[in-house]
Amino acid sequence: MSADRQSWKDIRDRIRDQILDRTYAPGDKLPRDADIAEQFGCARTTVQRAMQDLSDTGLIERKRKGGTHVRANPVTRATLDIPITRLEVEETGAVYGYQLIDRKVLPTPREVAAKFEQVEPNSMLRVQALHLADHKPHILEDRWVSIETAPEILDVDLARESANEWLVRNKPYTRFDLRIYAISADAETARMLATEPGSALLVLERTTWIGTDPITSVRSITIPGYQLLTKS
Amino acid sequence: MSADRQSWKDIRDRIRDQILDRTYAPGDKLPRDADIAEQFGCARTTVQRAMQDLSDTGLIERKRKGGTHVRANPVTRATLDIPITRLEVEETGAVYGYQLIDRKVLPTPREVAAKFEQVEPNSMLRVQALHLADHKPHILEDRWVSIETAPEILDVDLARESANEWLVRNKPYTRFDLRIYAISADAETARMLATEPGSALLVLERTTWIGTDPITSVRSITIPGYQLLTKS
DNA sequence: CAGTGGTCTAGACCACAGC
DNA sequence: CTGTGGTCTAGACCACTGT
Repeated sequence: MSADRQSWKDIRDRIRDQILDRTYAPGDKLPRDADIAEQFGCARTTVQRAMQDLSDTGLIERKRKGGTHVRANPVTRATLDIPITRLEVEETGAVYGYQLIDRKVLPTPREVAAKFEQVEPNSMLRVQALHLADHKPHILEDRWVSIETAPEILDVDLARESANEWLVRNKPYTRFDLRIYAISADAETARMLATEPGSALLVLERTTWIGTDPITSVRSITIPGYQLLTKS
Repeated sequence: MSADRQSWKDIRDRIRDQILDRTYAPGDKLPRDADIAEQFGCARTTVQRAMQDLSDTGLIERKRKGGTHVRANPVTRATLDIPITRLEVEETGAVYGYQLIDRKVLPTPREVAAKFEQVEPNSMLRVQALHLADHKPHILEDRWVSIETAPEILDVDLARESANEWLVRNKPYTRFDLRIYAISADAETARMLATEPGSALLVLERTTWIGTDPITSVRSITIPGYQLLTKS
């Protein structure tokens, strides 16, 4: 009956098993952490750690005073890693390439300003660029950068270094927003991505802030067949 | 000099600030947890908790013996919540509806078997269904369920309860795989989603296992304009 | 082999939310 | 007001991995 040293993952798995085998069914209340700790012969901190993990992955819900419940309507919670485009390309073994298409300071269009809630930058730098994999188009990037938050961007030679890389290394964000959808390629987009007009393309739209200051909003249009995968 | 009680979030923010202001630049090594704890006048456990969070969000990288480094190439790490389709629809205030299109036991096609690595089910239940929002098509679901892992599915009245809901409540998974991409609607798909052939559609493909046993693989085709958003 | 992050324990106090 | 989860502390040991 001597309790071996148990890791929080052991505890987590044992609790999860009890949920899977319906010892605790969806909607049921689980015992207090303290009682579970006693039952398993470990410290309450260890149970807390296990519960935190189950809560993070969406299997249970915890409330102070309310206790811990098995979620009645579990969600699928997935983590997406979006690397710098260059690294994403290089990881597949392909040769990365980059072309600046256009670079212009412009007044902020309304639809771009709208993405930055609250603070709306007056004029921004618009950068259009193409990322290549093995000399073929890979991602078409349409980016707006706040000149007020990142004035240094004006001095960067964007023909050599992509705004993507410069920003990620020099303007870390504290908050971001990601939106994923599909579009049908128009003639211009199709031409730049070397594909057919009407092709279905996956689009990633990201907006980033540092504190409440807007940094950048970018629309990345991928080539046909592009897939996003969840990490492990 | 009396150090006030500090929460791990305070510590996390202070460390993050030091990274943002370049006290520690990308690639730099941070001091050992113990030293940071001393510097901030808190327990090492608290620093550990703060570091764990920064590591989770992709800002730093930690290695035993190797120490803690600011990531040279930060990734954007986003969390996606994918709820049960009915709840997703109801949350927008729309009326949820559901139609079973077809239900058939079939030998597992090769492309479906391939999604379940290792264990490949022999015959599966194929369920095609349509989820409606305000009586209009919303998501078209093409699902394969393992009869070996979830034989009870054969007795479920799938005309009344969607396989989506039944599975989520009765066959929780321990592992899953998610893939997101865009397709162009073919004639049949367009007809069922009441849209034009050639429309760009976002597709979510999910495969789930319980342990190493395959449960289901589903392809959810969304209507034009559908968007995935990151949580908070 | 030794340094650094990862985890466990026991006990205490805090903070939020139901009662 | 009181119960329950959330966190902090101090100290100890473990486990991975670079040297």
